[in-house]
Order: sequence, then C-alpha cells, then structure tokens
Amino acid sequence: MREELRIERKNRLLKAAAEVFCEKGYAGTTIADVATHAGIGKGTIYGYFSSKEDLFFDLFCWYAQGIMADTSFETSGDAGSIKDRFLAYTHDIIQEMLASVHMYPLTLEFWSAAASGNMRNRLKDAMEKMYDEYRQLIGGILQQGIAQEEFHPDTDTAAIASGIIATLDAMGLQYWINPDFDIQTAAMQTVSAILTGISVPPEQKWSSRIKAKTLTQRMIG
Amino acid sequence: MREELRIERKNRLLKAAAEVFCEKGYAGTTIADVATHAGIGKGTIYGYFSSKEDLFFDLFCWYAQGIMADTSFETSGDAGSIKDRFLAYTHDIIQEMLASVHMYPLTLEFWSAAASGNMRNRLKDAMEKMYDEYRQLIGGILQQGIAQEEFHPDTDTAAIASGIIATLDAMGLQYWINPDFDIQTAAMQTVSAILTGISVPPEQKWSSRIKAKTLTQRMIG
Amino acid sequence: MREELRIERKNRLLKAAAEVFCEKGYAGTTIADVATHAGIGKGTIYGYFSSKEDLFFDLFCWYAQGIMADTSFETSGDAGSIKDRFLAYTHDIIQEMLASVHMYPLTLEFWSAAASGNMRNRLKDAMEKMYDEYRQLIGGILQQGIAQEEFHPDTDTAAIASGIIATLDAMGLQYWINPDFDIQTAAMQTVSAILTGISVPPEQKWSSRIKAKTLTQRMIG
Amino acid sequence: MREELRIERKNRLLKAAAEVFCEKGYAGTTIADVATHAGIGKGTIYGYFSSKEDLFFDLFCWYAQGIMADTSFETSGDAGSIKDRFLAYTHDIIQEMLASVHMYPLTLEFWSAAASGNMRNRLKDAMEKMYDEYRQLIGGILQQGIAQEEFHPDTDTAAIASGIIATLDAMGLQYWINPDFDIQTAAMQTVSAILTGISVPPEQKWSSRIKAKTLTQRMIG
DNA sequence: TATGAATGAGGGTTCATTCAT
DNA sequence: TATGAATGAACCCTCATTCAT
Repeated sequence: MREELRIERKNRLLKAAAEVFCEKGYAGTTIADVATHAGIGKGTIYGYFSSKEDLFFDLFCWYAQGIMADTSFETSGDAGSIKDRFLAYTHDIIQEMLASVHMYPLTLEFWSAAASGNMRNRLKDAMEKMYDEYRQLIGGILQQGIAQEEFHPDTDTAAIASGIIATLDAMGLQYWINPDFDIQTAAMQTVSAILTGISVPPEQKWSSRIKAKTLTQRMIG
Repeated sequence: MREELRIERKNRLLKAAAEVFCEKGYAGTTIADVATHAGIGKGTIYGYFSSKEDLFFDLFCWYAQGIMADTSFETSGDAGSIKDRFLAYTHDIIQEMLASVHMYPLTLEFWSAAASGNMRNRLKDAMEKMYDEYRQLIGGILQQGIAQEEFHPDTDTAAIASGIIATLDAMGLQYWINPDFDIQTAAMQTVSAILTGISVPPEQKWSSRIKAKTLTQRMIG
Repeated sequence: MREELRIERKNRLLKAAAEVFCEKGYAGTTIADVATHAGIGKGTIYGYFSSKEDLFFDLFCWYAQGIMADTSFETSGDAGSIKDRFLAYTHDIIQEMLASVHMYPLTLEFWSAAASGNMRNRLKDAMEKMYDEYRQLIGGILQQGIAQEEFHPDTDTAAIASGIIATLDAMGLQYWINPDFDIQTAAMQTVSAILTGISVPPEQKWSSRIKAKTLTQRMIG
Repeated sequence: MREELRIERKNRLLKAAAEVFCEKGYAGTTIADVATHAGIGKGTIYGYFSSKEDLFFDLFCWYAQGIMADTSFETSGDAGSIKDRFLAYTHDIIQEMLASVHMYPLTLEFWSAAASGNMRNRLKDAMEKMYDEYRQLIGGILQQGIAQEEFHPDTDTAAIASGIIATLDAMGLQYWINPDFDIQTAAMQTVSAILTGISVPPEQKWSSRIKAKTLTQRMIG
C-alpha cells in the first residue's frame, strides 16, 4: 500500500480517535467506538496502531505537533513593540483555543494519562519536551524584549515564560468549567499585566501602549 | 456518638481512596485496591459510598474543601503592602503545593473526570463553584489593593484573579512533568510581575493605564 | 472461607475442566464452557485459577497424581512370580485405562501442550518427573525379578521399564483411534512377551510361559 | 506442466506449514505465520488449501505418507534371522526418529487434533488406516518369523505387532520429554525382549539372545 | 495468480456490585 | 455491620477469511 495513503488513513483515524477520546475520555472509549466513528471495522485499527495505548499516545504526539504549529509569534502582528506583538500572539492563541475548545477535554485526558497508568512515563517525557520547547520559545521572545531594552534586564525569562504558559494552559480549564468565563479578557489582561510588570520604566512604556492599541484594534476588528 | 464514628471512618476511607486514586488513576483503581489500602473488606466500602463514582466525587469535595482551607491570605505575611502580603501568600500556597506534590496526579484525575464520563456534570458544577469562590477570594484581595491605592483602580480584578489562579494551577503541572522545574521561583516571579503590572506607578503610569484599559475593554467587550 | 471447602470446590472445578478439555481440547474450550459445565459463573473460575493456562496445568498435576495413585503393584495379584504379579498389575492398569478411556483425549491434550505453547516447559518438566518416577517404579519391580533370579541379570531394567511404559502409553492411543482394538489382549501379550524375553533360561521359562498364558486367558476371558 | 508446478508449490507450503505447526502448535500458529515462513502472501495459501483445518489435515496425510515410506523392513539388515533383521529395522526406525526428533511435536499435534475438535473424525479415520497398515506390516513380518519356525506358532501376531508399534510410538514421547533418555537402547532392548519372548524354544533362544545382544551392541556402540 | 488490508466474531480476563454468612 | 465469594457485562485484542487490486 502506498505509504502516503497509509499516512492519510492514519491521520483520519487519529482525527476520529481525538473526537471520541475527547467525548468519552480514554477509559470510557472503546476501540469499537473509535472504529465506528471512523467508519471502519474494529480490527482495522490494529493495522495502524498496535494497542489502544499506542493509539492514544500517537494521538498525543500528533495533537501536540498540531498545537505547536498552529500559531507562531513570527506571524502574529506586524512590526511593533515586543509587548504588542506578544499580546497579538496571545490573542491568536486564545482564538485558537476558543476555536477548539470542544477539544479541551482531550488535553485533560492527556494530562491525567501522564499522571498515572502505563503511559505515564512516555507521556511525561513527551510533555516535558513539549513544555521545554514552549518555554524556550516564549523565553526567547522575552529575551528579545530585553535586548531591545523593552523589558527589564533582570527579568527571569524562564520563570516568566513558564508563568505565561501556565496562565494560558489553565485559562482553558476555567473556560471549560464555565463557558461564561471571559477567557480572552482574562488572558489578555493577565499577560498584559505580566509584560507591563517586567517592562522598563514609564516613559518608554507610554509609546508602546499606544501602538498596542492601534494594533489590537486592527486585529480584532 | 454513632454518627461521629461513621464520619471518622468515612474520612479514613477517603484518605485511603485519595492515595490509591492518585497512584493509579480513577480507571486504574479497583474498589478492591481501595479496600485493601484502607485495611477493610471490599463490600464494606459500599456501606459508606454507594458506588465507585460516588466515592470519587465525595473525594473531590473533601479534597477541594481541604485545599481551600489550607492557606489563607489573612495569615500570610505580616503587615505590609498588599503586594508583599500577596507574595507571601503565594509563597505559602506553593509551599503547600510542594508539600503535597505527590498528590498532584489526583488533581489531574479530577480534571479529567470533569471532562468526560458520568461524573462530568457533577464535577464541573462543583469545580465551577470552587473556582468562583477562589476568584472571589483573590479578586477581593486585589480590590483591597485598589482601595489602598496600591493597585490601579481600573484593574480588571476578575481577569487578573483568574490569571493568578491559572498560573498557580498549571505551575503544578509543569512541576509534576519535570521535578527539576523551579516552581517557587517561577510562581513568585510571575505573580510578582502581574502585581507590578497592575501597581500604580511611578506617577506616569497612571495616564497610560487609562488608555490601555479603555482600549482592551472596547476590544474584548 | 474454610480452606477445606475451597479445595473441594477447586477439585470440582478441575473435574469439570477435565471433562470439557477432554471433549473439546484445550484450544477449543472456553472458560465459559468450563464455568457452564461446572454450574458456576465465568468469573468465579478466576477465583481459583489465575488463567486458563494455570487451570490446565493444575489439571495436569491433579490428573497425573490421580493416575499414579490409581493402581499399585503391591496390591495387584497375590503371591506368585514377579512376572505373574506384574501381569496382574498390567491387567489392573489396562482395566483402569478402559474405565477411563473416555478421558484419553485429555492425555493427548497434555502431550500436545507439552510440545509447544506457553506451557511447554512447565509441562515437560512435570512430565519428565512423572516418567522418571514411573520408570523408577517399574524398574524397581524388574530388579526384584532379577534379585529373585526370575529375570536375567543382564537385563537393562531402565530400558525395559521405559519400553513397558511406552507400550501401555501408546496402546491407549491405538484403542482411542479404534475402539475395536483389543487393548487388553495386546497389552497382556506384549508385556508377557517382554517379561518372557528377559526371563531366565529355558526350562523354567517354558512353564512360566504356559502359566502366563493361562493366567492371561483367565483374566481376559 | 502447470499441475506439476502447483504440486511442487503445495509441497513447499506443506513443508513450511510443518515447521511452523511443529514450532507453535496448531492453535498457536496463524495462517500469517505459515505464509511468512513460506515467503508468500497470506491470501495465497487459500489458493492451495481451503482452510487452516484443511491445510493441517493435508499436512497430516503428507507427513504420514512420508513416515511410512522412510524405512522398510526389506532394506533393513542383510540376510539373517527375522529377529536380527527386525532389530536392524527397529534401529533404522529409531535413527529416523532421532534425525527428525525436532519434528516430534508435530506428531503430538496430530494426535491431539485427532482427539477433539472439528478434524477429529477425519484424522481418526486416517490414523486408523495408518495404524492398520502398520500393524499389518509388522504382523506380516512376525508371521514370516512363525513360518520360518523362528517365532512360536501360538504368538498373537496382531497383539505383538501393536505392542511393538506402541513401544516405538511412545518411546519418541519419552525422548521428547527428556533428550537424555537413551531411546536407541531402550527401543532395541525392548523390541529384543519382545522378540526373544516370542521366539521358539529354549536351546536356540539362548544363542539368539547372545547374538541379539552382540548385534545391538554393535549398532549402538 | 498473488497480495495484504479490512473485517468482526469470538475469547480471556477484569472488576463493580451484590448478597449470603 | 463487615466480609469476600460469586457474578456476568464489558472490553481489548486476535486471527481466519474475504476480496479489491
């Protein structure tokens, strides 16, 4: 069978699996559920994944890759202060989140599977790598801000990066718990506060704020 | 009194259940596991909880109560600025977290159980209440800061409160994933940045803030 | 639960399992079959045996013990020559075989399970022990015969013992294949020939031969 | 010719099947295993055999034919007494057995398949025929011995024939169970004893015994 | 003819729950 | 009240067989 075709089918399966695992949870999902949802026979799944656990783990990898690829700082906002661009980036991420909030339970499944059970170590390792990358990414941006004298040189970029990530991570949870929760505002305000908090004094800040305004308006409008 | 004895035994069972669910996850835990760990017979559990789900849900309630009670702003730090006291409070919370990090997987189990399965609604409701309370609590402190003219009066306290909570929530996750992660520093730095970000200025800060706020509000609203 | 009761139930299960495995073979038997035949629930079996393989292996041990215990040289025949007593013993064994020929397929299952599959080593070891014991037993009797100057002193008792055992073993097979096969005659004649063949010389041999024949005839007729 | 090619391929398949069934047993072998071992595609097997059972049954027939053809009394030993020639024949058979002992498990598979399952009747019938032929063969030799006044005229040739066959059959089992078992000696001694046991009178018997011993010694030593 | 992807019936095993003791 | 033996529904996974290519 053509390798290409095989990969395409595998991805279709992963998509179906994502939906079912999301809906019913890992333990609550049967292989038959996934097969039915994918419109194929139960046994066929085992031609692509060697076990339910493998399917789930592969799903995590596939999903994580997708998330990392979905938004990028580079493409968020045009020229502007780092802070403004980062806020635009944050905005993109939250928009992404909102667009895929119906999949949020899947994230919780991944976390819980990383907490216990047979996949724990595999998942923890993969997640560690993912978080490291992510922290690296955010940390790098913050350092750009320092280099451009926008952020205070003493800023513990690693710490702040992880704080921002944590904020975004768990905002999703609050939103999932209560869809009335205004995740965009909460995220923007919090990230904004953090960045303000590490910004260098008054006078420079002023101009950056103005820009942010113009920028944001364009984006959202 | 009979009732008291019963409650005490129930709590012993909950404690045992917490440990086992934490270790093996909800799905990976059998009633027999819990019974064995509690040193009682399997059937006895059903004298206290009518099903595995009920046991788990009761455990959540019990656990959530404990968490809310463990630390308090009032007792954290002595007199000082709100920011300083809040940082001390944060420090206490993280210490608490570190002390009970071995139970962190349990939190992930609760989240995942809130994401899907039969307990979803029950748990979501309970969590919603918990987060509301928590946001109220943090929000109240922030408002104290505003009242004392320490924080900017336009601060979206609800948004910032949820941001702080999110930060603390998900910091635990990063620590769980990688025990080398310096959670204390990360949390303190992030919260500090947030609080600095909403603090009233250096006199100039004032005006810049006004604009920013108006902007955001317009944008998001 | 009283240990005694447990053992009794275990034996009832083994009996049921023997019948079903015999009827349908190891692979063709489902745990459900055994449970139904034993009049209990499917899951109950796992309270007594930890897997289908264990059940089968335990069954072999139980069965082998039973076989070894069923007949004994000591109690076969009254005083007389070793040869006569041994022929009587053979007769007893064949009678035993005939009485339980409906279980012969089970023996074939044991052999085939010793040939391949996960139980191979366990079973081979157990069978080796069984055959060793059996050869020891028969060999000992032959040596008595030598001591009493009834059998030729050069007799390779180990070889002959294994030959006799082989004869009895595989006679069952021929009988199983074709119930018209006269197993009693075949076994008695063969064993008689063997014993005659190792008996000390001419003059005595002749008469003993006559007797043996007469004896056999009496027994079979 | 097409048909020839087909038969040749069928035989290659049977050979592969024999090896795999021997290694893993009937139940433990998958059609895919056989196909892989034969270096062909899974589906192709069904071009030659209509089911797994048919493959196995055909294998039995093929295998049985091979066994019957492998050794012959006519070609064993040179001129000499029937007994000596038969001992030589026995020796050939055991040599054959030793050469193919790695395939012994297959024999056990055949037996167990004849004991239960869907192929039982087919296999039993085939085996019955095989044993009948074999007993006929051995019985005929014994009768030659009687005709030549070497064996006692009262000898129950059918019984003794089946005894000899049983001996050889089950000797293989003891050897399979324990490779240290000296199957050559055991078989030769036992068959020798049997033949001695049915040999005509005293005086000749003695000398023939000596010879037998010498012969055996030569062959085994 | 040869292939191997797809299928789904079937079986070993687990475990929440019940209930007789 | 406490127990744990018994239960059987449910599920993961295997594999003989089919069939489109």
